[in-house]
Amino acid sequence: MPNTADDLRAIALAEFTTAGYSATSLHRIAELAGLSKSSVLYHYSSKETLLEATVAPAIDRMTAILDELSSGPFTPARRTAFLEEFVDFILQYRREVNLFINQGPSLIDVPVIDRANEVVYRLAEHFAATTGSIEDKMRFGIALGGAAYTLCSQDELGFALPIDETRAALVTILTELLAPIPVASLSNQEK
Amino acid sequence: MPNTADDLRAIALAEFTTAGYSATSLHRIAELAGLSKSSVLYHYSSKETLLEATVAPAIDRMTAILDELSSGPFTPARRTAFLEEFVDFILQYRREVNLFINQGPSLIDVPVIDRANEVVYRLAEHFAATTGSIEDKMRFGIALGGAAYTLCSQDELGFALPIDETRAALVTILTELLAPIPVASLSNQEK
DNA sequence: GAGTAACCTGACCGATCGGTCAGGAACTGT
DNA sequence: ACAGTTCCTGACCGATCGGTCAGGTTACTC
Repeated sequence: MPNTADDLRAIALAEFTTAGYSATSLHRIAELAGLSKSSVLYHYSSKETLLEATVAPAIDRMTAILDELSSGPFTPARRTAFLEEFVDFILQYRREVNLFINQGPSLIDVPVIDRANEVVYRLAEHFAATTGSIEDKMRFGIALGGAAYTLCSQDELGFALPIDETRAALVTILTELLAPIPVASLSNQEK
Repeated sequence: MPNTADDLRAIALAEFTTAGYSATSLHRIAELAGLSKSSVLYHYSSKETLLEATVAPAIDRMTAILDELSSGPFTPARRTAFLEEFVDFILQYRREVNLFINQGPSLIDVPVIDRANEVVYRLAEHFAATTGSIEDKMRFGIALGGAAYTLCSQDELGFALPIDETRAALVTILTELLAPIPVASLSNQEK
């Protein structure tokens, strides 16, 4: 039985990702929830507080994954397990990730966005995207931004692909994108 | 000698992509241009008109590329040439593409966005992303959304990677992402 | 000098924004 | 019956939004 505060959080998340944070009014959120604007401000003291509550669960989850990952050696086996964990994470929290990816730069001085930036930095470290070549950095960026975009554009366009197939495809593509490249696929380019 | 109207267009593009369309006020654009808000509305009769002028060049360019491509057979050689053309396009118009990718859903009933959607659909056809498997659709989405995100996050974070290396890396990654994979998933090659 | 077109401006408008506040309604425990 | 807490509301506030309008300034033409 979800309470009103959770309803508002879910509605806000959907509106923030589709219409944009600044384009979403508290009146609009209240309308979708069947409440008045004052009621929204009763549950969340400000629009920014509502934003914080909206993205915080995703950040907490990713932080937990990274913490658990840092507790041991980064073997190839754990790497592939981590990639699947990451896929499941981004499937569950695609809207939150998309919100951060696309609107993060415009939401500076919001504390929760700083936390999100930190998490993304830690995530990038595990894919050598902070120390590696330009191509490695771009592979990480394309995987992160591309996955968030692809998954959310499905929602926005109204249709939904079957989750199990989506998950399998995502694992395949991200593995190909992020795995340490075997010598074979470097063959075609110059230098 | 750049035109005042062109200045405004460039300023608007930068602000629309970083801060978001609805979060960018005409006053802000005027301030950055050293003009008054009334002057902005002299050159562009409305905020929406300014948006149209901002994204139109990118759409025109991509339309031209697609038209020229449709005029002949889609041989493998032309396919790779087209991919490089696409990379050059997205490098030049990364802000416009990012604007459409991220804020397009919130800008419905703006005519220029409809044109952009049409262009993206035509683009998707060339990568079998409208007829292919779920994985093919996702490959296209990840390539498009990921490239736009990665290139624009560079600008937003203030640093700029060397363009020639960026271009080479982008060609490599997108080829790997979008090219029909030899053995693994060649289900949709002929048909 | 008169006319005119391009460019720019401040004052102003109605609408909407996020947020405050006093208080009503319903449910508790006593 | 009483008081307290929770939840919700409309009225209201100052600020800002996109946009209109009348008019000022420059420069070029006749």
